[in-house]
This record gives sequence, C-alpha cells and structure tokens, in this order.
Amino acid sequence: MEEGLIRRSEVAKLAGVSEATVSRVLNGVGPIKEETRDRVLEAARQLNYVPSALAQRFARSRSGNLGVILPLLPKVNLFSTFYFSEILSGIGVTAKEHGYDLLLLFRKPEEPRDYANLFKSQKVDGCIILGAQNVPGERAALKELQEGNYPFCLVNQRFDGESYNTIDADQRMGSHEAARSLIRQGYRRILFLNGPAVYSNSVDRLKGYHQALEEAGLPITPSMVLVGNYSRTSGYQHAEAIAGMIRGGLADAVIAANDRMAIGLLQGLKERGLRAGEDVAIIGCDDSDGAKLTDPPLSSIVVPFYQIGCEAASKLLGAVAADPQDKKLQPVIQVKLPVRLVERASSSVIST
Amino acid sequence: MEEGLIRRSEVAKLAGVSEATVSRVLNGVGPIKEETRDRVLEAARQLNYVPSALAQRFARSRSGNLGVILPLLPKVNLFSTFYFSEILSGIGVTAKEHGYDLLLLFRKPEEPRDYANLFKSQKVDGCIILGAQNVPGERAALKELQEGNYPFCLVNQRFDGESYNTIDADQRMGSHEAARSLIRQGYRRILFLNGPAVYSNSVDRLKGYHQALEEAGLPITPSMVLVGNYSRTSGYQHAEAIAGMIRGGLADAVIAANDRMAIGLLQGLKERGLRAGEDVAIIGCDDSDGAKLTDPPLSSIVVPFYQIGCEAASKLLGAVAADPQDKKLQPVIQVKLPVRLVERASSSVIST
DNA sequence: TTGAAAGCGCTAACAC
DNA sequence: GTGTTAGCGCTTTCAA
Repeated sequence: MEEGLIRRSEVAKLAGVSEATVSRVLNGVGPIKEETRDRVLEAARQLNYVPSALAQRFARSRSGNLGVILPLLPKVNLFSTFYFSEILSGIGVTAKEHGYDLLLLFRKPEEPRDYANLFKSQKVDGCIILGAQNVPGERAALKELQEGNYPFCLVNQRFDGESYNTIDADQRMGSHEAARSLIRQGYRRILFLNGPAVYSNSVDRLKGYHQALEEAGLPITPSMVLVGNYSRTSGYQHAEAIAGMIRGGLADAVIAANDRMAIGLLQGLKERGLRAGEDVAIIGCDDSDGAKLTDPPLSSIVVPFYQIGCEAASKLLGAVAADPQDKKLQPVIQVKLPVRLVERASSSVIST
Repeated sequence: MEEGLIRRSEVAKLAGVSEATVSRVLNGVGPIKEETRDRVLEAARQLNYVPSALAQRFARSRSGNLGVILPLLPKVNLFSTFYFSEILSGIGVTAKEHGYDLLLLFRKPEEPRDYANLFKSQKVDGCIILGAQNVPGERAALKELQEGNYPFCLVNQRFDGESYNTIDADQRMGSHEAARSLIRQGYRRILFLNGPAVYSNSVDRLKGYHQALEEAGLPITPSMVLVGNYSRTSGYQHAEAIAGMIRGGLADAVIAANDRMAIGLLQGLKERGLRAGEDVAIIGCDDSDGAKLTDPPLSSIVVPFYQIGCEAASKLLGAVAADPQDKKLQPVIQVKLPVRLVERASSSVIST
C-alpha cells in the first residue's frame, strides 16, 4: 500500500509474467489469455500501480499534451476574462475526452513566438493559438509551423492567403445583424467603434457593418468608423467625440466591436448626459457577463466561445491522431460558427 | 535547416565531441574548455537543435510540470471568471520564471479526486488545488498527498487540524472591515449572505462579521445569516425575504460573501423598489469586474487574486526544488494576504 | 499467446 | 576537461 514508486517489473513479478505482457494487458493490445489478464490486473491493483506517463510518452515519442498558447496580458485584457475561461473550459473538456493533457503556455508580449520549438522539444503534440495577430512575427511563426508539418489550430484569427486550420465565430454576420437591426428600427447614422486591424475579427466585423449599410443604401463616411483597442478605457475615451456627433445629429447609434469598449462608451456617454437606449442605441459584441449588468443592459452579439474551444480541440486532436504519413493530406479546417444578436435596452425600447 | 528531428548525437558529431560534452555545455554543468563550448554551441545553432524535453524529463525523472487542479464548472461558476483568469495568470507567470510548465487539470464534479495519481504517473512535480472543499472525498485525497509526501498547495481553502500549505486571502479581515464600516455609518441591522460552509472562506467571512457585530455590542440572531451558493441566482432568490426584512425594519444592510450574490441581490431588490445605497447598504466580496458596472456601483472587498496565484506557485516550486531528503523538513506554508474594502455607492452616499 | 531484447534521447556517475 | 557507459520505465518488434 505504501511503496515509494511501483514499477512495472514488480507487477510482472507478482503476476508471474513478463513485463511485456503487463504492458499488453494495461494497454489492451495484442491477444491475451483471459486468465493472464486477470492475474496482471489483480497484481496491478494490489500494488496500486500507476504507470509512469513520463516513460510511456518518452517511449512513444508523444507528449500527450495539447498546448494552448495565449498572450499574457496586463490588467487590460484583449480577452475578456469571460472569453478566456469559456474557451479554455471548452478546450479542456475536449482534450480530456481525447485523453490529452492541457499545457498552458503564456507568452509575454515582448517574447518571440517560437511556437515550433514547442514541437521540437516534444512538449506538445498539437497546439491551439489564441490571440494571434496579423503581424510579421506571427506570420513567420505560423509559417514555420506549417512547414514543419506541426498540427496547430488558430482561434478567432484567420490569415488571408494562408490555409491554416481556423475556428472562428462569424463576426461579419454578427455586425451585419446588429446593423440591420438598428436600421430596421429606424436608426440612420450608425457609427462603428472597431478594434485594431491586426485582428481579423476586427476586419470581419467592419465588413458586416459596411455590407448592412450598403444594402440599406446608407452612406458611409470615414468619420463613422472609429478605432479603439478593445479595452474599456478606449471605449470611454471615445465618448467625448461620439457625444459631440450625437448632439450634432451626426450619429444616432454605435456598434462596438466588443462589450468592453461598449461598456466604457456607455459610461462615458452617461456622464455627458446621454443615455443608451434613449439618446443613442448601443450594441456590443461578446455578450460577456458585464453586458447584463450595465444600466441600461447592453445589447450584444452572442459568441459561442465554449463551443469554439471544443471545436478547436476536437478538430486538432483528430488531426494529431492521424497517421504521420497522412498528415500532409489532412484537409484544412476552417470553421465559422454562427453568432446571434441579443437585444437589450441599450438598443431598443423593449427592456430586458 | 529543415531536418526532421535533430538529435544530440548529430550535434556531437558536428562539433567533434562526445554526447556527454554536448549535454554539459547545454546544461551549463561541469568545467568546459571555452573553445569546446563555442564549437558545441555553434554546431547546435547550425543544426537548429532543440533538446527533447520529453527525454530530459524522463532521464531526470521530473516532469517539469506544475499542475493546477480546478473544478470544471457549468455556466454558474463557483469562481467568477475573473477569479479564474487572475489566479491562473499569477500562477502562469511564476511557473514560467521558475522554468516550469503549467498543466491544467479540470476535474468534473462527479469524478474522484485522484490527485496522488498525478504524481505517481509523474505528470506533475507539484500541484496547486483550486476550489477545494471540506468534504470527505477531498480530505482523503489531500491526506493521501501528504502521506505520499507530494508537494502541493491549497488556494483559498484551509482545513482545521491539518497542516497543509495554503495561500489564502484574509477573508475574516475583509468582512470584519465591511461590517465595521457599515456600523460606523450608522447601520445597525446588518445581514450576512454567506456561501456554503464546505468552503473555509465562507466560515472565515462569517467570523469576521460576527466579530465586528460583537465588538459593537450589536445582537446577532440566526435569521440574520442567510446562505446561498455563490451564484448570482442565489443572491437574486434571497431578495424577496431580504426585502421583507428591510421593509419590516429588521434589516438595513447586507454583506454578501461574493460579488455575484451581491449583484443578484441588488437586482432582486431593485425589482422590488428597494435601492442599494439608499434603502439598504450592500457590500460584496471579490471586487470583480462586475462590481463597477452595477447601478449603483457595488462596494466590495478587494482580493489580490493575481498575487495569490504568484505566491502559491512560488512557494510550491520552492518546496519542489528542495532536496528530496529535505522534503519532510519543509516548513508548512500558511499565508493570509490582506484584503481591503473599496466603498462605492451601494453602501454609502459618496458615489464613485 | 507470451518472452526476450532493442531502443526512445538524455543524464550522471565514473574513469581517464 | 572530456569520453564511456549504465541506466530512466516503458513500448514494440521479433522469435518462440
């Protein structure tokens, strides 16, 4: 009961078989006589034997780990904490179902993106990349992964012209829907408060907005698109200019590319005497916890983060399990999960 | 430049030395002639060699992983997502500084707590346990860790009578402070909306509350302490009874054991025409993101989650690094980090 | 159906 | 200072 570490040899001895047989029984491979199997299992149970995953993985040359790379962010996250925990839970549950462990890899902003080293050092068998940006360093790192034929999957970020596995939300659909809803309600001067263009999500959201305005025959001027950095503060800072536009009759609604900016904006406008849902319509994106707490509650785009995590892990681990020689033949996976608008008082007279 | 996997033997060959020497150079152990070292490093660089962490760890019998065990929770988390990401970031940064990788281990509520197996299978060298509960299964699992002499650290949970490493916030201090502040402002009938007693935090918070009331000579009756489950819904559900007490002159303030319940309560009371900060004072705990968003903003106890994560990881990894024979002599670490009250409009006339 | 034995890639005595 | 060698605990041919 209380041994230091039980090795397989002891199990073999107790069961009166060879180590190889113990291995077969425990891994369920090859033909085994019923009685032998029982004897081995009983011996293992009796000795309270737990195989060394370290040795197994070494012998198999597989780490058994699914890596999740994510930027380490200071207080003002790119991610809402909501995003973070939802997506991670999805990945975690799915990895576990596939028998993989989750290796969390924080990357400091100033650190190089040496993703390929994770594979070379055999720390992971596949990896999911969160928060990737369209910048040279990132593109080079991803290219290296692809050339090394290392399985990876991007989440919420695509790269035009590259065929990387990607699980994304249909952001374009989201802001299209948001804009259409506003237009349907009679709003005509709809601003768009976007995030940095290094995130393809920002680009996609803008497209949906453009499309909806065009379809409605509404004019779009450069001054209608503002850019923040996805933080609450940046939404707050835009309040002054936007308040001016509202008062000047140049704006009657704002779609923000995430909830954090929307919430900051909403607060900033409130301080200037402008109330969301009355003086101006506001719609955010993410449907984070905070959206339900603001006054008035914030309309938002519901993004299935948990499901995105599940999809990313499951698709990736499917590819990892494939035979090495098949790897190059793996189809590229590019998923866009649907989103939906949830309307609350910030963008309509119907309170929620 | 583009090899499959480069092994150390190739580096040795190219540098014209033995594998052992390569090892010494790369690990910086033993005396090495300057010139040899340069040759080895150059060869490694040229071949783009990255050692196999898998093999290293196997050879050293050390996984190089710090495990973080956390309950996998459905929508209504025990943890706020805020808690989750703050603490995890703290752990992650610290682990990285110590050269450890982070293994995230989600535990489904119905699964057994076989923490010791993580060590037996050599998946981790130490582990941090989040969301531990004072229930028999947990106590048994922890006892087994202790008896096996496996390094672990609890976060935000202590067990009376056991000397486990624990990093906690001083919850008692927090609710003591909250109650004192209310009393100072003239509140006299202060309710306490607590969470389940399986969390020592709940017990500690209650103590601080009791202490403050006693010090002020205020009576405490059983009806003044209510119990929820830390979810927003449970706070909301208590609103009806609490509204009755407020109207009946039996209550004029409520301290909730976390922000989620406080926010639910605040909403429930609002629907019944009772406004926090005017008809009743409310103070939460955690100072989560949501606290700043409610109307009125919620007073709360600031808990240094990030720092808790850092402390837990750093203390634990210190113990892990210790010589095996010293392990039993390691002092037990029990840290209680201070918290502080931040007062907002929900508990005072001074708006924030 | 089972056993023997050759690794997996690296570390760490020990010898020179 | 550097090379030789025996493992680390398990998987997996190959024979029997």
